Amino acid sequence: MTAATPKGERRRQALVEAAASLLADGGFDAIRHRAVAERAGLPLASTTYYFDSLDELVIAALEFHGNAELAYGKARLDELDPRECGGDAFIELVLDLLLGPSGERDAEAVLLRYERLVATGRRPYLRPLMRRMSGELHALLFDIFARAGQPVGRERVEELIALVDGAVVNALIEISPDPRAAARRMLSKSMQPR
Amino acid sequence: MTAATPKGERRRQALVEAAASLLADGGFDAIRHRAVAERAGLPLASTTYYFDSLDELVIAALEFHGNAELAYGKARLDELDPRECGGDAFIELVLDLLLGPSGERDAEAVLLRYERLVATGRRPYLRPLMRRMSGELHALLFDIFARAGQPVGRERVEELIALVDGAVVNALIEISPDPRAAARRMLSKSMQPR
DNA sequence: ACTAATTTGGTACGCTTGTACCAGATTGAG
DNA sequence: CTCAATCTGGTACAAGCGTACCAAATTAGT
Repeated sequence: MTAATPKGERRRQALVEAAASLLADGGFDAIRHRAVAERAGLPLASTTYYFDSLDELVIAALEFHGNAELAYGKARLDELDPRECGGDAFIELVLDLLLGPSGERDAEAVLLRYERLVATGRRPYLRPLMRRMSGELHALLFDIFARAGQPVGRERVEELIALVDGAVVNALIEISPDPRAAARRMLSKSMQPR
Repeated sequence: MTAATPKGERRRQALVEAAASLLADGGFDAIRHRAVAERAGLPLASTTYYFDSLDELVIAALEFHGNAELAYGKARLDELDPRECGGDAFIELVLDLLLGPSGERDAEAVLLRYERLVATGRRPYLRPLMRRMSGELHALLFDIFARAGQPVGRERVEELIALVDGAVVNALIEISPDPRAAARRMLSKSMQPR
């Protein structure tokens, strides 16, 4: 259900943000009515009042999270200076778009990006949303390459994304996973073979 | 706990197989004491008797499933006829090794192979097992390339695997996912670029 | 200000879960 | 055969879950 009053809308939004935060911390299974309500500082019943089912809450959380990522990507595109797109810097930029900005809790943040791809396999209701976000990310990357003076075809974009994604999922099983480093290796090899 | 009597060992094995079958059907979350016991035709308490915790049961199921896959791969390697390794046939062979033999319920079977990679991200206790199985798979693929008269370096094997894996996880969000086709496209392009 | 719509929040229900318990049956060793 | 070790299987429990309910409080429209 959608809120009809401003305060209600704020409350609803608080629930979405709490759910998104739980999603980032513990994955899809961490989004539960009680946990969301507690993190938002609201009573349990507010979650069922504003969302017809838990799935709706999951979708809203995923959308919130994804939109934040896309906004970050667009900001990076806007501030892009074509003169500062040397090989390594550009690779880091691509990694930032695909895996999020580099940080200490790298592996954990990256994990969610792949959990949702795989989770979509068993949750068809996530597909429309995931397709939209995935499409926007591809377009963003396409633009980034063009803006950086290294225009590539859409197929090449897909190939590079697959390369990064494959490197990441295979890196997740290491004792102390460093998916970003694995992706960087693959990207470097594929983008500067000579 | 490990069984001490032959009949006990058979029972334990039946539980492992039941758990593996549930894993294939519904993913990790489908492995639950009651479900495993029911599928094995055994009482609930047998699951806690032979396995100290649910995690142990999950590990055993994953190992059983993975070993079956590796055995299939080794069989394919043994029966490999180097003369029948034309481009397309060879690509299908590689896909069979990485995604399992082609079938109707393709997407579902493939899904599990990637769920476990990602699941390992939040279940560190799966890492040793996953690393061993992943290593064996890489070695298997390395041998396959050599036997087929197309020897490649270990790095190239990793690259091709990443390409396939990335193609698959990105295909999972399609309305009617066909991860094998997506992987095939990527492989074809990368293996016969001219 | 008054009434109807919306929101609130406490509570409860029915279900499933992992795990523990234990009296009795079965098995293997001497 | 005997007896201790192993196994069996029915039952119970506390915790967590999604969801429903509803009287009271708040807000919006007139």
